Amino acid sequence: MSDAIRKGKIDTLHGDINYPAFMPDATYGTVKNTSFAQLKSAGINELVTTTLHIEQKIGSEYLRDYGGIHKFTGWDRPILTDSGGFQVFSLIHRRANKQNKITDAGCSFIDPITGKYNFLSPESSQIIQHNIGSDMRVVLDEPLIESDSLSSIKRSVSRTTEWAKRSKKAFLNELGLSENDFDNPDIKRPLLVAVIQGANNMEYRKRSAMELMEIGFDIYGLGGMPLKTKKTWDLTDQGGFHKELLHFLAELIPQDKIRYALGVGTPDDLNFCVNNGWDIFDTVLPTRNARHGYLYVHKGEGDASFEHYDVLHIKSERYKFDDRPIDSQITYPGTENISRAYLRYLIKNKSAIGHQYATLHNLGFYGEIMSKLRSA
RNA sequence: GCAGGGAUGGCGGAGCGGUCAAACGCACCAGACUGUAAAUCUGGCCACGUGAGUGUACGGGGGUUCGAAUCCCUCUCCCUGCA
Repeated sequence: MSDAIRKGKIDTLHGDINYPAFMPDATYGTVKNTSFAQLKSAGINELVTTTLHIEQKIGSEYLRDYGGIHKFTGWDRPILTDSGGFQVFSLIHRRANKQNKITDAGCSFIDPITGKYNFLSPESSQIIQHNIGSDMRVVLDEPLIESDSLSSIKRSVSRTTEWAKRSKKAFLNELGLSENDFDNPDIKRPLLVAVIQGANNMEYRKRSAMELMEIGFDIYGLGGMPLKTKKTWDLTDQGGFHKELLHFLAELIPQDKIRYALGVGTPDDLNFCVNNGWDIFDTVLPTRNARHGYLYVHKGEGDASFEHYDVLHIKSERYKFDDRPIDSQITYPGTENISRAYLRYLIKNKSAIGHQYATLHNLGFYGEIMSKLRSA
């Protein structure tokens, strides 16, 4: 049992990450509606961005020629790039299109905006991430949904392992390094993340983890995310399987390796995961939900209650005449003197500044959670 | 004054004899969202009822018809041509 919260530093090319840490998703190279200065004020020190979105909107070769994403954006702290695997997966499950498919070679898909055919392989994903110039890079993997069959799980796990091998090779190749260089602590390089698959199947999760550890990576991620189910990570009311799985997997990963729960999670999820040995996280919840008027507040402050927090549906009529601050127990930087009634009006009218206040609030809340966990 | 056109639910706007409590938008109400292709999506939105359903409704009044928001007459108001 590893009940103690793990704490430490991840040494990256752009400074340390003090974990446990939450990294917001800056999908298009920006955390929507916020400035970097505001992010830092909210206690955010590292970002996640995605290869496919960056490739489409900015262009990885352009970024390479420009001097990398840090120079381009001015963000001088750690950046993690996701492989694009989840985006393709999401695209395939959300938008039926005969040309959207995954084979051993890689992922084929139609860009929903340009309508153009695209192909993403483990190698091309690494090349794009290298051109972007990120500090942490993720191998291309094949996520599944909860309802996928055992044969799909088998295929996903073996394909993810094969792709991880190819990814590592491409990763080293781009850096001009050899296999042996990977484990040489004197060589400073970006960190490489492998993603464990296996859906809800313990046996295959373990197999996936073991196969990936055999190859050797810096960070091991929890992948998969059953998209189609509710309350995904806390399934105590449906058998309690995921908590068990998260605990089980954290135990499997070596102590000196970083554990990254991709796409996790709610404040309760973060508390649970950190207390069970997971180190770093990213999710769109605080930013997307902010735009939708779903605010995270301290217990007793909202209209819906969860284990460690409340939720305040700011668009609700119940806040029309509420002149109190968003959360009476704390005000996060950038949201001073904003009443619930005013924020309600702003969000209902899709105001950009309203989105900003709400985003700063939610990120402040997430920042506070992680800060407390780090000092617990 | 003459000749046309029009008045539909909070607003805009379909419908032009039955399948209309009335398309679609907006506004409004509620909810969802977990490696963001989501500033999105889902449901509700005349009244009463949990519900099946019942009752009122398409400017006012009166007709025709088994049956009208839809056809006819008339009144009120609005817009467009001509004087």
